Amino acid sequence: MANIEQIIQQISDTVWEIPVSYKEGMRVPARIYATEKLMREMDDGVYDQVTNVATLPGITKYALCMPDGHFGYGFPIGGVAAMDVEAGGVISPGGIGFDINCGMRLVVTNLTYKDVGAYIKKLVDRLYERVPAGVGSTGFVKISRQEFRQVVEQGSQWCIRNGYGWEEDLDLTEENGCIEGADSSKISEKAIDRGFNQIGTLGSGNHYLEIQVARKQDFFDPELAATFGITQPDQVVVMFHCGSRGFGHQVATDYLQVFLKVMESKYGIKILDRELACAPFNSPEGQAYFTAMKCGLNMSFANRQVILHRIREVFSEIFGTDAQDLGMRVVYDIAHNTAKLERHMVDGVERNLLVHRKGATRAFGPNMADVPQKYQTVGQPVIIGGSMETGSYLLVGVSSGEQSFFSTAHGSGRSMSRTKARKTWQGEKLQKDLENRGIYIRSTSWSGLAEEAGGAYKNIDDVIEAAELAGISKKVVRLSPIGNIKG
DNA sequence: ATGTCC
Repeated sequence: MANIEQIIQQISDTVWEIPVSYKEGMRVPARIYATEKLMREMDDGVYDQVTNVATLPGITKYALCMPDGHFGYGFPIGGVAAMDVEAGGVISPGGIGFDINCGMRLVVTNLTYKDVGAYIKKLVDRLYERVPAGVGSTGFVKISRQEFRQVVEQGSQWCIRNGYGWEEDLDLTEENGCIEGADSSKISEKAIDRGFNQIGTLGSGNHYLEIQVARKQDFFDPELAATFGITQPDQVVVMFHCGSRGFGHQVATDYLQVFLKVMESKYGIKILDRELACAPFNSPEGQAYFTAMKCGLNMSFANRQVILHRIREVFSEIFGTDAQDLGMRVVYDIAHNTAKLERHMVDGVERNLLVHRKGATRAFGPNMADVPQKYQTVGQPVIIGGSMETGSYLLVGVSSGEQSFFSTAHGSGRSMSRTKARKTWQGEKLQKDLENRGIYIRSTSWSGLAEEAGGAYKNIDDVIEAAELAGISKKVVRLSPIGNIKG
């Protein structure tokens, strides 16, 4: 294995390639999307992991890493890998993440900072009371384990039927909030046990709920922003980031064990890192995991749907009018930890690919199937959550995204370990500093807050710049935090 | 990410 700096090739301002000669077993080159600055800061683990991914059976074109990439479990966070399922392609939990359907939802209001500023503490405090956060938190939706099996099969559609949201929310959720083919018979009792009381909860780590403002100077494409519902300067929006909680975690754990048992003995697959455990997509084990994983997707859509219901209730209480009057419409809800069967052109031929996106956001361009009717001609909204101190972005998918299987970044991407961040910042002081800078934060854990300090992340503007220059997504509007609830 | 080690 040669020295990485000597072998890495710069393809363009934002694309870097590690050829198959780098490591024995690589089936395709690895490509990293980043500016020169981001490359200098890139976690060395990314090169090792993305080239390991390049050895997996069925991988097509490239093993990819997005500009916010960093070291993860098996795959880098920011990893994208498309497996040809008709050519022995595998499915790998490490390419999806433990938190199945970790994702983002963005909601607009017709309020501006002028309306909200004076109420920000009250709003954040009330949201903190009503949206359970932190490790092991449980929700207010009291259902049986049997009913929970319906939730994981029906996703957000279960929520709407039970009064947690509006019919139109479904049109603005990926897969209409319910992915087809989820079957809870593939789910362990243990996963059900961990999940049945966690609907409507935020979780911990980098999961959060944020009140944000679209500042006048941060509209990059005002017309597109308006199409997505952000029509005026200083408009207030709510963005939140969470996943499938203990449920998804247990699904991933269960199937990693299954895959480790059969991978080599039954399928003859040898991998460089046991965290890349996988099975052929077209195998009983691969199909069982795919089906179970879909239950995780649905749990997460339902989770975010119930959280939205609570957010609408709180705004409605504080501003004394119902959420319809406050214009609290969903812009979009999109996963960034998932694997989906999609058809993509590969060297002029349309192929059936299982696209793993792990800390990477699907970014479908204009006129593609699965983009909501409302946005068909402009492309899919892409929601990128930055750190609590800096800001977040609403982007849109573009036609040139074909190069990355229509995938882009998902966030800032950590640049410092949680351990080091805890030593560098003090949660309580950070909270006060941020309050002085106009960002009011509530958190369940001071140490957890320190781990999420803005300085522990890459610069979000750099990440977005790289994604835009590379032509894998386009800026619409930047969103700045004024209030935040952290797990 | 995660009942942050059954």
